[in-house]
Amino acid sequence: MRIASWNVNSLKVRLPQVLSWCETAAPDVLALQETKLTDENFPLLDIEAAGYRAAYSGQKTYNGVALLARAPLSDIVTDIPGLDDPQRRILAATVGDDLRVINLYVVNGQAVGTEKYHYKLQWLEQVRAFVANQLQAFPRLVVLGDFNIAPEDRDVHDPVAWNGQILCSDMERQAFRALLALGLKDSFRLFEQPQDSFSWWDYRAAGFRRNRGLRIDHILLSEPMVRSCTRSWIDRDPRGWERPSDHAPVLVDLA
DNA sequence: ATGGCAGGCTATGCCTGA
Repeated sequence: MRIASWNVNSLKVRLPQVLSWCETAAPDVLALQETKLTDENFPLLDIEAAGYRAAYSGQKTYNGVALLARAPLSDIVTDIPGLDDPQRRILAATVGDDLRVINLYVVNGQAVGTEKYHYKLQWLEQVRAFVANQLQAFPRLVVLGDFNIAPEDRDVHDPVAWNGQILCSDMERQAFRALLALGLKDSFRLFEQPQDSFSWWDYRAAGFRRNRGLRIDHILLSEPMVRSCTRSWIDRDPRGWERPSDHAPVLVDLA
């Protein structure tokens, strides 16, 4: 079983890339972020033609999440209980019998100390409570997506320049660790990885060519999933394609 | 040193992203 996450920065623009990538990478589950599509504009027929079922929660212009899967999707949740939020950033679903998947597009936060930054931290706290609740009901849990947090300095191309900045601040990293403390592991760090492994590179200043990036897209696994995880990696290839998303897909294989 | 690109919009410059 292969599970992947990819911030596509507009599914309308990136649909051909998503379909092409699915053919070669063959994920069984693919979580998408920043679809930037209302639900009536979701390309369901194209995705079904590629052999996937889909659940989606989108809005115009911003945000938007979707879950593609070979197996049936059930018990779909698109709002954090108790959080009245028009921004479409979360989609939880059960894939097949008992695999619970929570797809997140975490708030960016813009800059430390801003209103958006505080919204990010509050949102993450609500997510933490929701994940804690979901873990009780679903031992086989995957929490994945664009976290907009580089958990450690080794996830940052220039830790000095980024020190304390948005995506790298102590409070954000603390919020990330609070998720892990529920009993989840960052799948990427279960294995030895190449130095300077990143999942996002700025469009500007030849960020990708110079590998000036951050690792901000993650796949967190509950303990039973950790035991069956055989591989975790970042597929840099699509970032080098024509008209790419600024994020690369991240993946895990489960035995 | 600075800013640089990309997507979307009842657009034609501005907001957001990270």
